[in-house]
Amino acid sequence: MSKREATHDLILDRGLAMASTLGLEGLSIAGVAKEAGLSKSGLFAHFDSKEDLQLQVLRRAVDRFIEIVVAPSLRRPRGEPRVRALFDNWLGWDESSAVPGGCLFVAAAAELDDRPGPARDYLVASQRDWMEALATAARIAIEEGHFHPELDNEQFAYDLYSIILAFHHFHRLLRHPQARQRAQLAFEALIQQSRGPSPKAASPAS
Amino acid sequence: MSKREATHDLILDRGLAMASTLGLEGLSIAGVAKEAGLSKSGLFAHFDSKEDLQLQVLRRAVDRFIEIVVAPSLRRPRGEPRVRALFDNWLGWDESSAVPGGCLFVAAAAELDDRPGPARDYLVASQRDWMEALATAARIAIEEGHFHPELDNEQFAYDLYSIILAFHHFHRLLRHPQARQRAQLAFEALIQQSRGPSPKAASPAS
DNA sequence: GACAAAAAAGAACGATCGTTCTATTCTTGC
DNA sequence: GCAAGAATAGAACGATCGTTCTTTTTTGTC
Repeated sequence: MSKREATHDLILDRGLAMASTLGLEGLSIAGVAKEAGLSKSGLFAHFDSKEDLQLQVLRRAVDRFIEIVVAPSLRRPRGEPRVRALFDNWLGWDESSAVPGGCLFVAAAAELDDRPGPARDYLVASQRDWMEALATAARIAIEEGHFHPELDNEQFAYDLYSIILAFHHFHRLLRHPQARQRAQLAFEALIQQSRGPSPKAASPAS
Repeated sequence: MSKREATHDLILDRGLAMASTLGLEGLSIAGVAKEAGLSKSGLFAHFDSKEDLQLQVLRRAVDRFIEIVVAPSLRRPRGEPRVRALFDNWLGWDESSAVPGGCLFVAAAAELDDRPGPARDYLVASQRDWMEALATAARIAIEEGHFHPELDNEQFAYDLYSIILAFHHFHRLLRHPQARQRAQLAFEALIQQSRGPSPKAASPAS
C-alpha cells in the first residue's frame, strides 16, 4: 500500500469516527485534518471537495458495516440462525469502535433526508440494499421452514429495522440502561410471531 | 399580545419549520431572520444566543406536539381507543405543516445525542415524559380490560416508538410509498399481541 | 546519495458565522 | 400629535469555514 493510500485510509477512518459523533455536516476539513495529523491543505489534496469527503466517509461506513455485520452473518447457517446473527451483529455495530458516536447511517438519515445530492443518493441506495438483504434473509428462513410460509418478508424487514432504530434512540439519546434488553425482547417477539400462523389478518378495529 | 410577543412567536414558528428540514445546528441567525422578515440584529434582540434560540425552538416543537398529538388523544375514551388515537396523531405529526422537514425530535436526537447542554437535557426530559405517557396509556388499556393484564407497558411503549421511528426513516429518507401501510400493519400486530396472552415467555433459542 | 516525483505545509482568499455596538424607526399612552 | 420607550436596522468585530495557490518537505528510484 502506497503512502498516499495509507494516509487516505487513515483520513477516512478518523473522518468516520468524527462523523459518527458530529454528523456528516459537522465534519470540518480543519477538524479531520487535525485528527489525522495533517494540515488543511494536506488533507485537501486527497479530496475534490468537502462533499467528496462526506461521500467517501459514507462509503467507508458501508464497508465497515459489511465487515462487521453482513459478512460474519453470511457465514452462519441459512434461516433463523442467520437472521439472529444479523440482528446481534447489527446491535453490536452501534457500539463498534468504528463509530464511537453511534450508527452513522441514523445520523446521516436525519441530516440528508431533505438535502438532495450524491451523498443522499448513495445513502438511500445502500439502505435499500440493506432492506433487501434483510428481506432475503427472512425469505430464506421461510424456505428453510423456520418461519411461516405466508410471512410478509418485507414487513419482517421493516419490523426488524424498527427494533434497531428504537434501540439506537433509547441507547444513544436517552442512555436507557435496559435499551438492549428491550430490543432483544422485541426481537424474540418478532421471531415468535414470524414462526406462528400469519398474523396479517388482524382487522383494524375502532 | 404585544408586538414583541407576536414577533417572538413568528420567529419560533419559522425557526421550527427551518429546523425540521435543516436540523437544529443548521439554523442560522441570518437564515431565520430572513425567513421572519427581520435583520440579524433585530432577531438577536429576542434571544441571548443561538443556543437560546435552539432551545426555544425545541420548546415550541414540544408545544405543537402536545397540541397536535397529545391533547386530541386525551379527549378520546380511555384504553385502546386512546392508544389508537395516539398512534394515528403521532403519524400525522410527522406530516404536519408545523414541521415540513419531518419530526424535529428525530433530527434533534441524532444531533444532540453526543452534545451535552441545555438543549440535549430538555430533549431527553421531554422524550422521557412522552415515553411515560405512552406507558401510561398502555396501563390504562390494561385497566380497561382491552390489553392483557400481564402486558409489559414499558415494552409496549418501546415497541410503539419503534414503529414510528421506522415510519420516519422509510417515509422521510427512503420515500417509501408503503411506509404508512407498513407502520399500520406493525401497529395492528402490536395491538393484537397486546390483547393476547403474555408473549414475554418467548425463550431465546439457537 | 542525487534527482524526479509525490505528498504535505503554509499563507491567503472571500464568504459566512455568531455576536456586539450604536443609530434609527416604529408603537404606544397621554 | 408628541414625547418616551420599545423594537428593529445597520455596520462592524473576530473567528471559522471551504477552497486555491505557491513553497517546502518527504518519498521512492537509479
